[in-house]
Amino acid sequence: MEPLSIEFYERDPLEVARDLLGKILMRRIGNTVLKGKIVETEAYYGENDPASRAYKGKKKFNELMFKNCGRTFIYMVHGNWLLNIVAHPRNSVGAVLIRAIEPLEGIEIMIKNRSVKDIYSLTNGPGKLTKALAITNKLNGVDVTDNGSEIQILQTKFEDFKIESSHRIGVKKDLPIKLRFYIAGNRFVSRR
DNA sequence: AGGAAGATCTACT
DNA sequence: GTAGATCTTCCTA
Repeated sequence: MEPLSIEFYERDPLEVARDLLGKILMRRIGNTVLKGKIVETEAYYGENDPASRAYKGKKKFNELMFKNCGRTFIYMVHGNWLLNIVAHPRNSVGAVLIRAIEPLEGIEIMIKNRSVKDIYSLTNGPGKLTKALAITNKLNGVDVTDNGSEIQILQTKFEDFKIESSHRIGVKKDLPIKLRFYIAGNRFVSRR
């Protein structure tokens, strides 16, 4: 399977978030490979989005959101690392948060990383999946379109599923439009 | 120095 | 399913 191209990420974050559903998130640690299907995402914009890390302009910790599309952008919230992919049209700002995946490969290792046995609560939240995949801010700026990277997002065969949307979870000041997307009926989505 | 932040876990009704 | 404690950075004063 090939990684998605840079062009895929050079669009409105809303479209990228929606289109990332069903794609494969791959994490390589040395020779071992962990894989999961992306089942839930959220889009974040720039200066006009009060929930965005880029809301108050370019700072050192958020500069990745202003730069190359298709790179990881990882930051800490409440003691959890959250994984984003930088995505925006040219000369714009934005990113997509990966909120949940469905474990496919290397499940024993994910269980070991998280010390839970229930598979449905293994990766059904943004902080849970980074822990299961051993992702921290050391992996900030990784190019997910490069097939040599430790984190990649892979293209998949066409799959028919229904997409539902809602307002973003946990944000204090949300925008009037719905920016959270998930695969309808998938058990690995973080409900609420 | 203090507080906020896109969350998670535990312990209950 | 909801409530409260706790998690670790980075920002602001």
